[in-house]
Amino acid sequence: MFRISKMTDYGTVVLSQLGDDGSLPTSASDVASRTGLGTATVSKLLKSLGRANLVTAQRGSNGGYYLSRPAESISAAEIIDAIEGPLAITECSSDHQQCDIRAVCSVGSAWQSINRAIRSTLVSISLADLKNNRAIPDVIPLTPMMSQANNTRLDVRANLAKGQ
Amino acid sequence: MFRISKMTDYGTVVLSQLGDDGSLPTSASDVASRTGLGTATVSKLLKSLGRANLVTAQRGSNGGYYLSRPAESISAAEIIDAIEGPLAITECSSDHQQCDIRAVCSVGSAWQSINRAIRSTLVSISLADLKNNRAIPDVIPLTPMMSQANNTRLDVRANLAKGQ
DNA sequence: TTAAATAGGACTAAAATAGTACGCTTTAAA
DNA sequence: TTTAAAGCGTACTATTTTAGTCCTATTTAA
Repeated sequence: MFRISKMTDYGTVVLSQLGDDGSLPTSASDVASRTGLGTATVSKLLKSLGRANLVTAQRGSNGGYYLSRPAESISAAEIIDAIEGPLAITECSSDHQQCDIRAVCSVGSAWQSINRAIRSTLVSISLADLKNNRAIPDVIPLTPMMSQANNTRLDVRANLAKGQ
Repeated sequence: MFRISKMTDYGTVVLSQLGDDGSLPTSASDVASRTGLGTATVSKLLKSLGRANLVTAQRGSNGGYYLSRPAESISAAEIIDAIEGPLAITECSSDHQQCDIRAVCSVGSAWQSINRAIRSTLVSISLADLKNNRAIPDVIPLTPMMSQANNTRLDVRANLAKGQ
């Protein structure tokens, strides 16, 4: 019903690997090897996150990425927007006639208020919250790297739990 | 980000066409002609809604469907579950090891609490709320039936607004 | 007995998502 | 000043999900 995409989930994992402004930048391939995600995929995610200014890139040799802002002030809503795009049914509330997705949208204003409620929930959760979470021994690493039957979301958190 | 599927949106429209228990059943083709949706699509929706016991079918000639319960006591969450299936990331909270989508899921418990918050919002909205909404002149019928460029969500609400 | 319904499933087509590849630019360090 | 390690952008492919259709069987009122 409400499903974050794999990419968004991966995105939070990727973000959790980066340091704050001031720390050494972490390269995409570092993140990839630490998490078990493909480097191309990680790059793609970091590029999206960069366009949304959640991370800052340092180009050139020894370059990489760091968080543009402290994890406490990056919200889940921003992460989702950055990765999935703002293609959500969200904004066409006041001036419905002007809304350029009106034809596609057609959600009545009850759906809109649902959407607003959801959004405010997402705004109130920070990347720091998501990170803390990782500490909870919630996912038992079975045979991590291995057991990734295709069509399966890589259990990247388990990889992290194993330590490197 | 949070997007109800077309089918779910259509589902609420279809539901809004049915009477309560006791009223004459409305056939799928009636609903189809009133809303402008395809009959096959409406049938499919009603079948799903029937399996979830939100509507009751009267088979045979002069048959059709009616709401199993008053619109006030059918929640948006139930409608979504009925149509999109409970394939949501929702339930694997308590006994994460038993959860059969654990490998796919991998959402930390912060995502889980987000999900719970969203779900409770959806539980608190009833079909009656969704229906009332239709009264709000929110969507202006342009050239209804016509303008359905493919890839576009039929503006079924506009059709209804036109009367019949 | 017939025609109007729903039931269920299989199937196709289209769209969204996930993941990869490649050539270009930037930049620290040898 | 050259080189190699980074990011940038874009295009592409494959996979999965969603939307929509069709067909055959069953039910039931007239």
